[in-house]
Amino acid sequence: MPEGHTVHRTANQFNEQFAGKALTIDSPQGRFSAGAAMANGLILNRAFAVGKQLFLELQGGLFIRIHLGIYGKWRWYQGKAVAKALQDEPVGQVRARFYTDTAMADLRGPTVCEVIVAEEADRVRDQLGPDPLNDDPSGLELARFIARVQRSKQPIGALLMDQAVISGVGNVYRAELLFRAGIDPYLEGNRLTEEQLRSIWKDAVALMQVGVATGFMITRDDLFESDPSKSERNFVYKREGQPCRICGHEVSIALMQARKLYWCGNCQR
DNA sequence: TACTCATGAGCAA
DNA sequence: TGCTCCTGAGTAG
Repeated sequence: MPEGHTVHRTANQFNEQFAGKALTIDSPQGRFSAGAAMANGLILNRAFAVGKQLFLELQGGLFIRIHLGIYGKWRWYQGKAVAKALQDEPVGQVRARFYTDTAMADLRGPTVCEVIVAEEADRVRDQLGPDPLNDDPSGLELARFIARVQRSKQPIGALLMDQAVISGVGNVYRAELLFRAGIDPYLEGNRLTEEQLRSIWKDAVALMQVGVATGFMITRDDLFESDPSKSERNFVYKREGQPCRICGHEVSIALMQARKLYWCGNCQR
């Protein structure tokens, strides 16, 4: 489920399993062979996420940038399973494989997996909007988000999907954040108040932290502590034609920038 | 078994 | 706006 919370979980996992260790890196599928050859054997200084992008910072100023896109997935192996997996045929098209004696991560189907230098990593980060999952003690990131939305005439439903406005939010959180805020997804950015935007940001932080903790995009407060089935987790996402969980009004669906948008026309005016 | 759809995003027209 | 990249889960028949 590659929205931002998944990527932060992966960064945490890389830090736990691999930080400070030399990584063996290869590309069973072959499409990352050149990158793997450059990075193989280097020590992982740290892993971090910005929005939906994962950065592996290696010794010597090299970075591996990974973006899962819509299909990308990780598969992890621990302990004895590592040696066994190395003997077996890789499962699926494994673009990149990262491992030590004790842990292994297989990457399949990413949109991006490349080795870059520090300047390129900085350039990519500069293009990304603030990430609700990264610390913001000064409030500067929140201010960036508010300013960026309020100077736009684009609908808020489109702005929340724009990674230069807010990074890490995808189609599920977009729909759910707007529902929880009671905001019409077609309302233009410059018509939202600072208070509304603060509230959306604060809610994004909370919901995405739940996502990091649980691995699931649970957006119904009463279910945060439980383990709801996929169809129960959200208010409006993928619930078109069904009654709104709050008011009973039929949940609507429309395409916004080629992505399916779900909302309740009664609760979100 | 075959087909559709998906949590994303870059690019050409 | 539509096409493309690419993988796999879910569903129809």
